[in-house]
Order: sequence, then C-alpha cells, then structure tokens
Amino acid sequence: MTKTRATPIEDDAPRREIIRAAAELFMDLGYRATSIDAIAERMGATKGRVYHWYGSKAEIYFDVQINAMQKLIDLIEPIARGGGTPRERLERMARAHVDILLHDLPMQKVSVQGLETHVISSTGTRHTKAMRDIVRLRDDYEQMFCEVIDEGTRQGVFVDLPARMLSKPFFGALNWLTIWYRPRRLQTEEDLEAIAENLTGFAMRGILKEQER
Amino acid sequence: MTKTRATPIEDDAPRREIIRAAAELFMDLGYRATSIDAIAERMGATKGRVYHWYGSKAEIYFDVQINAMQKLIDLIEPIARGGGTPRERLERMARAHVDILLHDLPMQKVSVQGLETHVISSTGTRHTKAMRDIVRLRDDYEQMFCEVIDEGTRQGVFVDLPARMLSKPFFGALNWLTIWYRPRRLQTEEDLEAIAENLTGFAMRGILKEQER
DNA sequence: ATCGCTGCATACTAATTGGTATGTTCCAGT
DNA sequence: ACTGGAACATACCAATTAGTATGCAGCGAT
Repeated sequence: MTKTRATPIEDDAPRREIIRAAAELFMDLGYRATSIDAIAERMGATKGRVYHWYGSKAEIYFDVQINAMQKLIDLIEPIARGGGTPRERLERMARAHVDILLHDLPMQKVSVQGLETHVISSTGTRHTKAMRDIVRLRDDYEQMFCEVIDEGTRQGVFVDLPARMLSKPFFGALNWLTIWYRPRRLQTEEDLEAIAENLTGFAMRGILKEQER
Repeated sequence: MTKTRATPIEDDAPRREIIRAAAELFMDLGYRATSIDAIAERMGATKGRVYHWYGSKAEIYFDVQINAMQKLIDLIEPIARGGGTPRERLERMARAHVDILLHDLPMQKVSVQGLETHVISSTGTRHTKAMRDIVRLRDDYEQMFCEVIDEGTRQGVFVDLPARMLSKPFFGALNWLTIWYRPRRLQTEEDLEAIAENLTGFAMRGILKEQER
C-alpha cells in the first residue's frame, strides 16, 4: 500500500528533488541569476513548495554543496583508507573523483568551483555557520588527498614538494573539466571513461617522480 | 600643456578604468550580482559616467573578456612563434601564462572561467556577435598551445595523445589557480614566482613522455 | 464528523537594479 | 560673448525577484 499520511514525511525525497533542480540551474545560470520561481517551475511546481522545504535560497545552495561533498567523501574515503601503495591509492582516488564529476555534473560543478564567494556577498555576513561547515568538508576532502600524497613523497615516488603545492594543480587538471566539459547525447560511457583515464593519467604524471613510467 | 578639450577623448583611459573596476567586482561577486551602481561607486562616480562610455552591462563584460584575452595573446604569441624546441616553447608559454594570471587576476579570472554562459542566459540570444568573437579568441589562444603540443608529440617528446586531450588538463593545472589563489599582502614577488614555477613544472611533467627529466 | 496538520498553491510586498531621460558644467573654436 | 558638444550627475521608471501571508485540499487520528 502507499503510505501517504498527514504526519511529516521522514524521507528526504522532496528536498533531494529541489536541490537537484536547483543545481542544474545554478550550473547554467549561476547562483544569483537562478530564481526560486525557476527552480519551482523546473519541478512543475510553484514557489510555495520550495519554501515549504527550505527557508531561503542560500539554504538550498548550502544543501547542494553539502550533498555534493558528502557524495565525494563517501566514495573516496574508503579508497584513501584502503590498501595499496600511495601511488595506487592516489590513482584510484583521482579516477573515482573524475567519475563522480562526470556522472553528477550539476551538483559537482557547483561544489567544485568557487561559487560560494558570490553567496557570501549576497547574504551579508550571515550564514557563516553553514559556510564554515562546507569549507571544512572541502578542506577535509583535500586533506585526504594530501595525506596520500605526503606518504608517497616520503617514499620517494612523488615529486619532493609540500603536498599542498601538488594538490592544487592535481585537482586543477581534474576539476577543470567542470569548465570545459559539456554533456553530449552522442557520448557513450566509453567516451567518458576515456576522458577520466586521460585526466587521471595527466595528473599522475604531474605528481610522479622521474623513474616512474 | 594638458590637452583637455571638448572634442571626444581619443584615448581609452576612461574605458580602461571602468573595465578594471568592473573586473574586480565580477571576480568577487559574479556578473549578475555586480550592479552598475557598484561599478560606478568603486570609481567614485555615478551611473551616468559608466553609461556614457558603455551601452550596457553586457558590453562592459565583453570588453573585460576582450582585453584579458588580447593581453594573453600579445604576450604568448611571440613565444609560440619564436625559437626553441617545442618543450622549451611550451614551458615558456605556460610560465608566461601563469605570470599574467597572477599579476592581472581580476580580469583574467573573469576571462579564464566559463562565466560567459551566465551572461548568455541573462541577455537572451542577443550579443551573440560579441560572444562569438570572444569564443573565437579563446579558441585561437588554445590552438596556439595545441600546435606546439602537436609538434612535440610528433617529435616523440610529449605523450602520444591528441593535443586537445592534453591541453585541457594542461590548462586546468594552470588556470585552477584562479579558483584557489587569493592575493595576500605578505606575499612577495618570490612567492608568486614559486607558485608559477610549481604549476608550470606540474603541467610539463603531465605532458612529457617518460624519458624526460 | 471533524479536527488538526502536512504539503502545497496563490497573492502580495518591498527591495534591488538595468536602463533612460534630463539636467548641468566646462571647454574649444569662432 | 556665444555656441555646441563632451563628460558627466541626478532623477526616474519598469521589470525582476526573495521572501511572506494566506488559502486550501486531503489524510489520519479521535
């Protein structure tokens, strides 16, 4: 039987639908240019539905960020903490990272680029709590990569530079796809895998010392 | 003597001042959140001055793009067409590219990231002419890198992949600094050079075949 | 049967803002 | 002296839009 009821819905499907629609619009139009009405319209609803589940536009944005980061962390953390050499783990992490970007582009694009500064300015100095949580998640995420990099550097397989100096261009080579990549209907799953493979290969060569491959 | 006059000023100083102020605000707030009033206020002027020199907000934005791209092209083209091996030229191009990003951050950040999509949506389908000019400039600029890469690949010093597959992560490693980098007053010129050196080194390792360095 | 609460839709307000229309000052050439 | 135009400032308008207030249908518990 359907379990419709007047008591509060405990699952988060309505909120997920909203942040999904919002992320697509944020990606295409940016935060400021995305209106609540447009988000509602994309869902075949009106503003009332959106404001029933979220208190403000900024809150929607923050929830997009949180969900995107959480998805990354949930999938990459096991790899980072798993077995294998630093090189093997880093490569698997990079590959998984790109796969997520490609298959969850709207939310990840919003998350990965520095759009939060736009929100700060438009909401004044409020929302700093949620903002800090997001920055914290991102820092933790980057830190996971930095630790693996650091381990590899100490073993002499990665270039001898501070991990933070390597993680920036490393992420750059991968994350830049959120700038240039546009989904095409003709693109097959193999095409996506080829992109992921190329980007991962480039990033690994950038970080490996000379005596590798 | 000063050559003040009632006849039209032929130099472009007023327009340069406007796009400079606008670029700083675009960088911090995004296109949509930047108001003409804010641009004027940053110059200690009012809206009248801005609209005297530009017909619309989009026109200001396009001029920022054009100027940023032209600066890149003017400085990198001589290197691309100059002497040296593909590897030497590409490294000099990358280094000069990062130097420009670091020293002209506001305009370059606006130029380098994909913000033009936001403008498209807000201006409808007009402005497609100026838009195409900018996309053309960007394509030409990337093409200069691709030709050097292709030359190096044919000589066997670069990874054997299509130049377009290599240029994306190559630019990514460099351009990503427009996302993470924040100017600090404590930062010296040497710090900037260290950043440029690291990013360039990473990008070159990503593109070079095994038998190099 | 009805009462209350959830899950919305509808109607409205107030603030922002791109763009325009209209002054106003000041200089150059005559 | 006078005039025309350049380089602005000021005042204003119309459209957009975040957020609120209110209405209302439908279900579940009593």
